[in-house]
Order: sequence, then structure tokens, then C-alpha cells
Amino acid sequence: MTQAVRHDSMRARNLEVVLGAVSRGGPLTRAALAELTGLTKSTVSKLVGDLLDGGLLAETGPARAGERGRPGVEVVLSGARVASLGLEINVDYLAVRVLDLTGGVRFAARRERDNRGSRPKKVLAELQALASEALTETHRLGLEVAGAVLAVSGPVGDGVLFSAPNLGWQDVRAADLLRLPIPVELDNEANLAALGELWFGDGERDFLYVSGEVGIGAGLVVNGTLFSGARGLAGELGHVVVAPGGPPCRCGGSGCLETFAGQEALLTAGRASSVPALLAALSRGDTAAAEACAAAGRALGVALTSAVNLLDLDRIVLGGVFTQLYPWLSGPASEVLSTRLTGLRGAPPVLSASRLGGDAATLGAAGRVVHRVLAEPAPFLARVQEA
Amino acid sequence: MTQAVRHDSMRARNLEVVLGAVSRGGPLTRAALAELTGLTKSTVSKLVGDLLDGGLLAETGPARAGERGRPGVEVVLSGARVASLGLEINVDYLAVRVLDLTGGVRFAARRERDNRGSRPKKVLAELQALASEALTETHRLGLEVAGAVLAVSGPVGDGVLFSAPNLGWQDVRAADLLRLPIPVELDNEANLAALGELWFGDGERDFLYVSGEVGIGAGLVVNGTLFSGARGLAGELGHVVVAPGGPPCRCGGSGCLETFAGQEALLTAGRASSVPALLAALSRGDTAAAEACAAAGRALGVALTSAVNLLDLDRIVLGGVFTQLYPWLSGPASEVLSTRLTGLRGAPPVLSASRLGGDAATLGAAGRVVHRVLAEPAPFLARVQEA
DNA sequence: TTCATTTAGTTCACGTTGTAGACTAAATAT
DNA sequence: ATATTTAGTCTACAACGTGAACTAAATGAA
Repeated sequence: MTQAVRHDSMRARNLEVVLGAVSRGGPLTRAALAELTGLTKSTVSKLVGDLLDGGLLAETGPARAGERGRPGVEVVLSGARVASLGLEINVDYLAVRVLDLTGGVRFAARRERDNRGSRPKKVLAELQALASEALTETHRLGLEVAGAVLAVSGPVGDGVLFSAPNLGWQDVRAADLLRLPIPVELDNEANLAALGELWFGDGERDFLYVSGEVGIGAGLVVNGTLFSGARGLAGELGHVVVAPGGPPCRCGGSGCLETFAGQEALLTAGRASSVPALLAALSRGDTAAAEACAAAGRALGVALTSAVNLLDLDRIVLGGVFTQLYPWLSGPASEVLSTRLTGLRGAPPVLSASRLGGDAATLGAAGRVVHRVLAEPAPFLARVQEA
Repeated sequence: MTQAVRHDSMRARNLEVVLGAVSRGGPLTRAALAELTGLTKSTVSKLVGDLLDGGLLAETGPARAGERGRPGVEVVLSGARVASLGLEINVDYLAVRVLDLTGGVRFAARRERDNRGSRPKKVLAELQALASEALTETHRLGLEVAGAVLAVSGPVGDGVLFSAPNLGWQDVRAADLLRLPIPVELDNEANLAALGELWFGDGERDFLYVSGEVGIGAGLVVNGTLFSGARGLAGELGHVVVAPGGPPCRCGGSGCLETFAGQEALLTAGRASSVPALLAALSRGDTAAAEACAAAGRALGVALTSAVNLLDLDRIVLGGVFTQLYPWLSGPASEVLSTRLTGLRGAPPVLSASRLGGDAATLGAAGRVVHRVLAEPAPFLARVQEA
């Protein structure tokens, strides 16, 4: 149900509106903000004053426009008070990243480490060490950490990682195993990478991010918001049916996308022992490797056709190993998309490789906390006033 | 961007909250509303007073609770002021329905008519006559018509019906061809039927409505809201790929769901000349007809598997001709769903037949106008105060 | 029958918040 | 120097929700 509005929530909302406008619209003067939000200059002045006091905004000095009239003083997001922590567990590394409110990276670390088959407890202990390091550094910088989000690859619901095909884990409450002084939230890597791409990459308001790892996941962004379905399990692109009579899949079905374009299938077909080996083979012109990628690309094209028909996408970003394999995958995939989709909807969706690569997930994870602060700045201001 | 809140929009929002609470929570006293919304009794009293004056709420007399204390006066939605018009163009009929704010049917008419191949102008002229009749009757009842929505089967965007496979139409601005004294909005039949099922049938907060007509469309409801994708073209279930090498499809691809479970495919495989003929054959135990339905059911199961994996559905409602074919389709379809989905997500989604049948679309169309009034009652109240 | 008790709804002085316009500040143009 | 233009602040004011006191209307016990 929509919440009733009272005076305090009216104020909270307006603070949010001003902060949001600044975060989207770069440096803005109070006058410009009044114009943008529809609030009066005096109200905007008060709101901006509170946000400045709270350390969420900062003045950048006079805006020298060279035009007539008194130049306005521009305000921008301030990175001086609030920070957020993004964490990621991947097959072969652990990663941490601290962002300030402006989206600036304040700390980043990555520990290369083969997590395949390691027990959750052990991996999370190591991650906790890394996170503590990040927190110490953040406090040293005088920043207050507003929250943390942990990215794992596999379906997540209600704080539980149901399965992680790359790690061999099942039903792990990963965030609860971390002992940190701030609350940690758990989410799917594909979803968070999609958000990373939205906020820091070339994602527009609407696109699908495809994460090719051992399994294949996807994060869907519609209207600038993540779509996660009824129970948060949306985006299982890997088990979209590509050929009903195809190879059996670990999900119990057969002919899922994963059986054609999952890492295992790719390496087997390409006769390579690892992704780097596959890439090496590709760059020296190995035909088996190239044909393996082409086949995977065609399967991906079929699965994406279904996705586009259901979800009305006009942009698809390929991430994970697909980013590196992009030159060999994208041709066959977009050919399938064109022939199957142009009939009904004019132009087929645009395919592109992720620009952020492996950083997308931690950026999205930390970014989610940043955006939560931007969406609800009131508590941070109240705390200041108490002091 | 989120809009800034001012005194008038605060009031508008609170009116909306109270009205929404009444529309969901049946008859409620002012005291109960205060409890529910978190507003004080005095505020609720004022808001309810305005809504009563505006004719959107009505008092039902004292709530005889038999308990101690003064009994509260319950208020309910009032059907006495505002009405809405739902229109539908189907292959073999035109339909009109008028609902009041309470969801009560005030007028309904259906003109049986074979629209296959008729020119848009002609069909819409007939529909306009039907709609005018409905409007006259509505005015006679003293109701003010807040708006109208027209349902057509085929993808719709920006007021244009891009293609209607059942009618043979292309790129028709159907709503603009109607000359009515109220604005008419155009939307997809599957989407509107999904909303009809949500508001008047057994749709819960999350489900997929599948509309089996000549083409196969779908309407997705998530969290009580219609999901329509970036450009409003989501839900093209008919062109989800079921078998990449399958029969060619009018969309340019091959092996789409429509080539297995579309009306044409069904009738050819079942050796029947029409849907009634197919049903007759089925009920007398014709094996070709039964096998045709089973095959369609399996194909539907495959397409729905992809949809569930992408969208995280736990409930699917079959509408259109699939409602009548349900007994012969549902077994094979849900068998495919179970074997392909139980591995990853425990229980497979629940399949059911639409309870509203052919009424879903007009109900959803008119219901959408009703819900718009409930979501924004302020203009109706202002108009009263002017008088 | 009477009166205490309980719950519903209204009234009104008050607090919070945004508004409008006057006013001050700081730049450019003439 | 002075007019003009735009930015930002200040202040009286209005809109709206709040909260406590108050009235209304029921039940239950003496």
C-alpha cells in the first residue's frame, strides 16, 4: 500500500528529490534546482542547506557562466561523509570495493584464489578479512559506511544462495556468515552487475545484462530499475530452452542454453581446459574453438530471441566470459536475433560487450548502497542534527 | 524523476491512500482507516468527508459490531458517480462493458460479428455505435464516464496497433478512429485480460496470463502491476522459440510457439475447420484432435519453461481458446513444466484456466480506468468544489 | 433505571512545512 | 557610475496534519 504523507515524510521526500536531481544532473545551482523540481527557491535553499550540513552535498564555488546576473553557487554530491561496501565471491577471486556518494572508488582490492570446491566458511572467513581491511581504510578516511552488499553467482532469495554451480555450494546464507559491524545484504551477481552497468557503464534505462560464468544468469533493467520477479529469482537465462531434445542439463531438463553456451559445454566443444586456453586457441585461429564459440553464439541468439519476445528489450550487454569471447560470439548471436526478430519489431536489439568486465558486480553492489542513501537521505541528516 | 511534494500533492496522496484502503479493505470505519493508514482520526475524518462529498465514497450506516462502545459508521466505494468504459475488438465479436467505481457492471453488450478481413474503418464504426449506446445508458444512470480503454489482440505501442494476426490489420491507430466524447486509450488484449484476471478473477499479485487466439500473447503481472517492457511490447509468448529448426513462422523465424500452438497449427493438426469443430471432435474422443492438443500443450510447456526461468512466475492462467482446451492441454503442459523446473526451484508454477473467459479483456479495460480514478481521485473532488 | 465504561467521530489551537514576494547580493552591459 | 539581470535569503502567510479535549452513541453493571 502507498504510504500516507505527513509533514515529516513530505520533507523527507523533498530532500530525496533535491538530492536525486543533483546526483543525476551534475552540478546545479539552487535556482536551477528550483526550476527542475518545481519547488520555490526558498524551499530549495532550506533543503540544500540541510543536505550541506549533513555532508551529502558540497558547494563547488561560483558557477562562472559569463552571463549577466549574479552567478549561482553550484552544489554537487559530496563524497566526504558516506561510503558503501561492495563484495564479490567469484570462482577464482574475492573482491572488495568501497565507493563514496559520488561513485568515486575509495578502496579496491582483489584476492586471486581458486574457490572451486572450497567450503563456504573458509571462503567467507577470507572475504571477511578483506572486508575488514576495507572498513579500516574507510574509517581512516573519515567515511561512514552505510551498508554492504555481497554478490554471488547463483539464484538468491531471502538471504539464501540456493545454488552456486561454479562453487558447488547449495543453500548457503552467505551474508550471515560474515561478521561485520554493518548489515550485509546478499544478491545475485548478474543482477548486481546489471546495476553496475546501469550506473557506471553504458547501460541505458532498459537493457539485459547477460553474465556468462559456469552457469548463465541475467539481470534485467527496465525503466532504470532492476526487475527481479515475484520471488527475486528472475533472470535464469541459462535454463531457457534452446532445443527441447538437446543435451541433458543439471536442472533436470534438456537443451537449456547452458548445455550449449555454459562454460563446460564451451570448453568441451572447443577442446580447451580453461577459458584462457580457449582464448589462446581462438587467437591462433583454432577452428574447433571458433566453431564452439559460433555454436554457443547461435544458441545464445535463440535464447535471447525468446527473452526479447517476452521482455521487449532493445539492448543486451554481454558480461562474464562472454565479454572476452565477444568477437567470436556476437556475430552468430546477432545474426540469429536479426532473422528471428526483424519481422515483428523493426530493428533487432543491439548487442554489446560489457565495458566494466569483472568490476561490474562490485560496482553494482556498492552502488546499490549509494543509491539507497540517495533515495532516503533523511536518516543521515537527523543523525547530524542530534549531534 | 520522483515528484516534489507540496501541500496540495500531500493532500492528493492522502486522499488516494484512504480511497485505496477502502477499495481493498471492504467497508471500513473512519477509526479503522486511521489505524490502517497511520493518519490521525481527525485527518481521516476530513479526507473521508471530501470523498463523500465527491461521490467517491458512501456511508453504509452504523457497523453493528455488538461490541461495547459507539459503533463506527462504515464507508464503502460509491458506484453512484464515476463509471468507465471497456471496449474490445475480437475476431468474431465486438464487446462493450461499463463498470462503476465498485467494479459493478452497469452495462454490457456484445455484437457477434465476423471481423476477419473487415476494414478497420468499418469495424470501428460499428464499435462506435455500440459504445455510444453504452454512453447514453450510462448518462441516463447519472454516471460520469471517466475514460475508455479499447482492447485489441496484437502488439500495441504509442496508440498504434502494429499488427493483428486475427484481423489481418497492420499499423492501425484504432482508438483515434473512434469519435467519442471521452478519450479512448488503446492496449493489448492479453495485457488487459491479465489485469481483468487480477482484479476480477483469481489472479494473485504475480502471474502470467496467456491469451491463446490466432496469435499467442501474454500479460505479465508482477507485484500487482502490469509489466510491459521498455516499449510496451513485452509478452510476445507466441514467438518464444520452442524448436529452432521447426516450422517457419510468419515472424520470419521458425519453430516459434505459435507454429505449434497457434490456432492455425492446432486446427490443421487436429483436422478441424474451426475451434468449435475441434472441441466437438475432442469431446467425441477423436484421437487426432487429442494428439494435436497434447502436442500444443507440450510446446506451451516448453515456452512457459523459458518464461518461468526468465520471469520467476509461480502462477500461469490460460485464457482465450486455451481456456476451453484446458482439459486436453494442461496435462502435457504441466508435465513438461514439472520435469524441467522442479530441479531448480522446488515446486513448478500452478497452471489454471481463466475463470472469466471472454469477459477478461473488457473487464480489464474498464477496470484500468476505475483504478486510475482510485489512484488519482483529486481531480474529481476539485470539480465538485467548483460547482 | 442510572451511571460508568468504551469506542467513534468532531473541533480547535498548534506545529511543521512549503509559498510568495520583498529584499539583498553579485555579476554584466551601457 | 548606473541600470539590468540573475541568485539567494528573509519573513509574513497559508495549507495541512496533529493531538488533546470534547461530544456522541453504544454496552454492561449496579
